Amino acid sequence: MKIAKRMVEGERRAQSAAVGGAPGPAGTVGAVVTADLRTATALKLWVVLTRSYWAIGAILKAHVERHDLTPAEFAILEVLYHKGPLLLGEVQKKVLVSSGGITFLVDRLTARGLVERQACPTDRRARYAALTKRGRKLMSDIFPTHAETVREAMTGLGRAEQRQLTELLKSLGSEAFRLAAETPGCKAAMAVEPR
Amino acid sequence: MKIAKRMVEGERRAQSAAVGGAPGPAGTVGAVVTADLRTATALKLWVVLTRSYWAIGAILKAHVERHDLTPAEFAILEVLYHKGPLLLGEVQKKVLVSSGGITFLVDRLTARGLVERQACPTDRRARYAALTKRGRKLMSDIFPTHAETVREAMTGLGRAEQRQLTELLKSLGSEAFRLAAETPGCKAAMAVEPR
DNA sequence: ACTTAGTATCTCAGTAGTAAGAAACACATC
DNA sequence: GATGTGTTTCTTACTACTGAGATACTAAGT
Repeated sequence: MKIAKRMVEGERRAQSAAVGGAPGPAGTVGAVVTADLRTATALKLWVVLTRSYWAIGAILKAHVERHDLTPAEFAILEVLYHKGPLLLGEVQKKVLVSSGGITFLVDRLTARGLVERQACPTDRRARYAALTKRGRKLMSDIFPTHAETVREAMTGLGRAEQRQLTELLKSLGSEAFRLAAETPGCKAAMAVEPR
Repeated sequence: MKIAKRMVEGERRAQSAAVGGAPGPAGTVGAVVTADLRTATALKLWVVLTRSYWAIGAILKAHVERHDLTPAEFAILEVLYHKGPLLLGEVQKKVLVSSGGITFLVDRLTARGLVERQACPTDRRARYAALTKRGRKLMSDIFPTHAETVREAMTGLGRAEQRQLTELLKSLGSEAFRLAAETPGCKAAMAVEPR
């Protein structure tokens, strides 16, 4: 997955995981091995998590692309829209792309007149990224329908169930973040905003 | 801008979406607009879903890369390992990459001697992808520790909670898949294995 | 002041993956 | 058999993004 691709970030990417599976023609397969129940449960969870994420992501991607934005570009605009000007490094952590990535993405958004860089008064290395007037206008045009799209994409569950799901994912995620942080080769630098 | 009673009872802060957000320099931000509660709930869910997926994906990515595989390559090996030889098109749907993608990935795996193509006896256009002996060996070496890694990545929740989460995600995902299928510009062709 | 370490952004070569369409073929109908 | 339509794989051109290092700066110790 990727990723995953580019999921793991981009990671992101898919996994079909799963146990079971019919034996192939060549007597192969077998292995399955299958680990204990805990592991089987976790594998299955990973599969449904991946599929849900992918399906919803595909819906949202289609929506932002209708406005000629990649998901990463939209994510940057969104975070700036809601948080106001932010250091590039902060944007990077929120959007989960590489350091070269934000430079590239902000360049492109700047070229389109949606974002601008501002010097940081206290640290001359640092630069802020901020929405331009046009960028703000664009977001106020498209964010509401984006939010609406998210709502629609989630209609598989009622509100109470969604909140329950949110709580479970929060537990799952915060522990996973801890583990990721101490996993070698896992790009650290992921500012989970606490809490 | 009726954030008036923002955050009503349960709805706590967090998250980039919706609520809150310090006002930017130019009286900006504001917009917020904020949609109704349902939308706020859905947005929040999307954020935690994304973060969990990303964190777990990052852990697994680090693991497969230790064996010089990209997540997509691993996903292909995995599906072949568990299902036996499969048509390229079937692999494509399971792994969620583009048609050019499997060709490219299978080529690379073939070059490394892990996978081979086999002719389909009944349809000369179609080709099967199958693990070679080396590929099978590799998977039987690394799959168990991969499964173990998945289990560890999920330790934020107990087994019962994981099953509950799985059920919720299944509902969420299957509806989202339906929606994605009928969303224009959403790459269709996604064989959710039913059930 | 000088050194050393740490941090923030940027550069650039490389790569994984996509998209669109061509080529090869199956199958149904004439 | 010939023809048209749909399916499956492969090719090619391209793009978003990564990763490693370069650059420029701050901060802390000496």
